[in-house]
Amino acid sequence: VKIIKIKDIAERAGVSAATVSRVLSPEGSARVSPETSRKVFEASANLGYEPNNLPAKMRFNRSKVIGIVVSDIENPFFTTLIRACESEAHEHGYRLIVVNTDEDENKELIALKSLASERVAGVILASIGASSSLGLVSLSNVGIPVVTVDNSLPDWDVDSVVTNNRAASRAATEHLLGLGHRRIAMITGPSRGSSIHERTEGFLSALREAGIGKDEFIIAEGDLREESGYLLTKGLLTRPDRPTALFTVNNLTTMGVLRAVRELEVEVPDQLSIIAFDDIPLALVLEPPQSVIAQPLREIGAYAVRQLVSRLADPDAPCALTVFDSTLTLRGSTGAVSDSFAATWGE
Amino acid sequence: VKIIKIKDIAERAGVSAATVSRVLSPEGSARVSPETSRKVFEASANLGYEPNNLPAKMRFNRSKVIGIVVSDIENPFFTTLIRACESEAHEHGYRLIVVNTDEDENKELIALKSLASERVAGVILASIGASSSLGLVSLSNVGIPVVTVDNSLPDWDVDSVVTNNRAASRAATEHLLGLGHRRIAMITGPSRGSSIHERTEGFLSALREAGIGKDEFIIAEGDLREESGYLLTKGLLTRPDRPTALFTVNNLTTMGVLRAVRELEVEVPDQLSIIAFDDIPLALVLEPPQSVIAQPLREIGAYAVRQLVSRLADPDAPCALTVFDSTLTLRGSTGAVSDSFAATWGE
DNA sequence: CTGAAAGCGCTTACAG
DNA sequence: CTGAAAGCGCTTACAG
Repeated sequence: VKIIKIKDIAERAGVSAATVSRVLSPEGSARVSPETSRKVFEASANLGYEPNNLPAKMRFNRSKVIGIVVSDIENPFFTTLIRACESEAHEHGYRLIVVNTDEDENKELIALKSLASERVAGVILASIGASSSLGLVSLSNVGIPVVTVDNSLPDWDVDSVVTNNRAASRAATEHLLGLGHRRIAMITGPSRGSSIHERTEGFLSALREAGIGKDEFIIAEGDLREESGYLLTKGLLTRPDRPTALFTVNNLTTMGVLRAVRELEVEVPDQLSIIAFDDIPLALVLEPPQSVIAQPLREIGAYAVRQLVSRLADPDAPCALTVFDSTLTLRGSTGAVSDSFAATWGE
Repeated sequence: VKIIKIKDIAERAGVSAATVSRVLSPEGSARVSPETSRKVFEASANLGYEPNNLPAKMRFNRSKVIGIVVSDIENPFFTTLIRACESEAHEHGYRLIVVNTDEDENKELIALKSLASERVAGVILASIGASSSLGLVSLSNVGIPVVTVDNSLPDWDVDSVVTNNRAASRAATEHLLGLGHRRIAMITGPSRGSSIHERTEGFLSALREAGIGKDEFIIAEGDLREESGYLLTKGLLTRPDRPTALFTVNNLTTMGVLRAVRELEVEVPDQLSIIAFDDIPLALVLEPPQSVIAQPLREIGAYAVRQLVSRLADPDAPCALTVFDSTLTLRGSTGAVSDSFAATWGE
């Protein structure tokens, strides 16, 4: 294939390359005679010209592309976020490209370094891994601003958009306590970022205030994935001092929990109350519908993009930490603790 | 921020830019003395150099980036596909960038033109919209190969990876017929691409062979989204001649169907059998577990990437259409037609 | 309104 | 083993 260049159009139209460039520039045929414009457009269409971004990008070191880095493209949490970001980016004239790190440190570093070497306009970072800091250095070396979502990064000079994890976890835990539960288990995960850590803290502080002792509640740490929720639940529900209520730290964990609960034929909420952080697909179709703490993902994504756009406009503004509120959405998977359950269950 | 260039490193290390480039090139410090290499690496690290891809990309018109275009990033079908592609691309040394068109014609055109103007190595197209053809012209103008997945594009010079939609639909329909159902409804969608069309055809041909008349079955055409599945199901299940079995054409439609069925408190499979094209999240947790036709998405994605890589290696090979088989996975949402149901239901 | 020329930051034959 | 120079394909001051 012969790829058509501006020079080819210039020859065909009998004008200079500069003129072709002017005609084809997005600002429209500024300062070019209508007749010349016409000839250029015609030649361009006839030859099948396709503009090449690269040279301009190189000269001006600025492209209208925002990169978003997620750790698991299959996770509905991230896809909802991506969609919100994409839509807002489109409004502002930016394209969004998504990079999946698959929870792989190495891929995350490659992703961030590539975005740096590609000189994108900005990055939304929704994945905090062990190699994030190295990648952040790369981005900062070339002056690309970063907005983190989901987790804040206090030691770094970046903007962050998060939710009030601690308060939401407290509220969910207090809801369980209010129903009479005392033996409550939380399935949590590694606190690599701030958000998981805060959720666990919210849980613990609610229990502490209610005077629940360390030997009464259970903290089970998984890896935030479906399988880990499944396995930990199997373990929790088959131990003699099984909990009467479960608090799950994220959506994939919840999905695994539900699979285990179904397999063990545990009745929800009669034998077990479940409250989950993050909404899940088909929550309303489940029996019973799953109660959740729902984060306002669309707003978070849209806000993160706006934050990035402002940052681009004013690189020297102080860093912002924006906190949204989550909503406790009760749908039926939690209920009063049942005395008979403790006696009958497990036989 | 002062962005460090090769020239800066050269000055600091007391060598030429060419030498710096040689040291920093991925091939390793070929033909450079160890001492010089050391000095260059040191200067590079001290100054915080971040390589710039753009010039090389421009000169050689070839980047190690594959773009994948999907119409709905929130759809688990696409995210599973993306993950498979990403993983295979990584194996071959390519990065994958995802572009979401949000089922918007305009965004699809922008997406394809941008990938063209960015000169990516190849494109995997999982979204067939009204403006696909214009975008395909752009890609072809600059010699970027395209592999379509999910739909074939017989009129275009592209490779395609699809599944045997017709046969799978036939098998699902025959399964329902075998259970005694005759009044079967299919909720289908617009046949913009080949796959939806073929699924509908498979359904129809099975019915035809079974001697089911045109006045017995029902075809309801939605738009493949959750809400349309929901609304159409509400309509179908409240009409006097309601079907005893439902065949849904894709995953989002199924999710809407299930929501409607739950709301109407219809018993599955006693009052209604449901078989779905595409697997859905939490299928095993539903009551009853949802029976589906599962496409081998991981294999399809991996194969599509391999196809693209071969195409890049041999641009003149004839176009290939690769067909994978889907699997009918029965889990409990279909059952024998119940005579009592017809009498009692609806009162 | 139009053209000639410089420049974006690399890489790589071409010399030495 | 190393350097000077050309070139990738545009855009945009600078002249005219």
